Amino acid sequence: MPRATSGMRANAGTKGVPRADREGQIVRAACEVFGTEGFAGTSVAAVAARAGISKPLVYQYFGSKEGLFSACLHHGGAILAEEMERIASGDTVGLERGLLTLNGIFRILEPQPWLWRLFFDPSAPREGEIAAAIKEHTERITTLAVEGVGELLRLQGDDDPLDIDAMTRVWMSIFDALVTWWLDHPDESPAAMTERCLRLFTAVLSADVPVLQP
Amino acid sequence: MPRATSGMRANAGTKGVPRADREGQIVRAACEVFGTEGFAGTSVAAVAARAGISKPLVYQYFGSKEGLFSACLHHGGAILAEEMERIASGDTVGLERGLLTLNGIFRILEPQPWLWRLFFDPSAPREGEIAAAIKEHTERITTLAVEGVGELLRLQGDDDPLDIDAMTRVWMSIFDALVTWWLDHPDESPAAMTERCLRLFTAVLSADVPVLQP
DNA sequence: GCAATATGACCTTTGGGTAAGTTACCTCAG
DNA sequence: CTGAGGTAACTTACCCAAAGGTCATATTGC
Repeated sequence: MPRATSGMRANAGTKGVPRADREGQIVRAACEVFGTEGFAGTSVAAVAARAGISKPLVYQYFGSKEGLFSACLHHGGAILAEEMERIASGDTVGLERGLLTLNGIFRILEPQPWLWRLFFDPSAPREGEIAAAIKEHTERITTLAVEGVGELLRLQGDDDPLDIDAMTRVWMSIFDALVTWWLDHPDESPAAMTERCLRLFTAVLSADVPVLQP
Repeated sequence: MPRATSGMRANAGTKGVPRADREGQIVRAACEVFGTEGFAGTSVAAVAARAGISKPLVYQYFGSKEGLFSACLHHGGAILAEEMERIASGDTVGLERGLLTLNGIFRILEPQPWLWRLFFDPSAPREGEIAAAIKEHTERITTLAVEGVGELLRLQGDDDPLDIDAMTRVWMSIFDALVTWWLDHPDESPAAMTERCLRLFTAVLSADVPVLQP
């Protein structure tokens, strides 16, 4: 349902903000509220208030709460995927590529950290349009991460697809943890943050491999 | 508010299930629903149905939806913290202790994986009794994690408190990712899960340390 | 006049919470 | 032993505020 200005002369006969612009405002506001309060915890009225407009306009443009959430998923998913694809198109590999991606995602997520949470919301509907959108975008993002992580694991002689899948999830959640930590320590400069990450990586990497005996 | 049978002769004059037992049943059902649907996504009626009783009984025993959720947090928090403390009291250190902890938690979580999610619910109230309960139990767990992580980093010659703090967050988030992944792959046994983790740790640890040049 | 933007007022459902009553078992006076 | 009264366990039926969703209407540029 959510459509940008289409067929006709763009922006013909209008009093207020053109639909495409307004849709953008609403979606950005909605991403913030959905991402911080969760799908079930968010009311459409709250989103409207946040966007500075009235509830019916949201329904006029997005049809339903689910339609609005779906638009948010497409908005956030595109932003994240494009950045990751940009970095993936470079020629770095292994953990170095990991650090580069981390850096890029940091920059993208810094002003809007809640985007990430849209895709991991337990209170989101698990069937229908929303489930499909979540699946579509997590798969798109995950595909890129899987590519990098798979490369790394294969380099170490592990090519179990489930291992790669799990490791990808771990890798992605590390992003979340580091960004969240950063937001809680705003006096930290990006450079210092990157250094810190490298230090932590180094420390963990130089630890001894444990032996198993449960 | 939730109290076991107290003062009087235990279980005097009763028709149905004794209160303490019933409370246990309700809390277990509630943990499952809250943990899978999120706080905002859960209705008390749904919990009552799951527990096989009526809604007012829930209110009679727990006072409110928040009271019920709070009881769940204490129930789950105690279970998790006790297991982690048990392992912390052993004498393993570094990554080995990390793996042991993972193994223990996986075993605990196998029949009730949703317990973990209670403490990372974005739709849960962020003030009042619930916020306090979440804080109390996550801090109890975090303290243990900080202990283990700090030990690991100091072994590698890093004793920056901020590094330890950040690394703890990363570690717990790794933990979270692995548990979440597991929730999506329920046919995996705890033992298999632990093996997988060991395999992943090993692979990553034997990778080369990256060089910085952004 | 027509089309696009925008809203106040309204309808309907959901869900947290409650009032009041019912059932079964216990105790104890007669 | 028995039945009246007490109490814990439990439910049906309800209230009401909040939230999803809709409608009629206002405003303005072409």
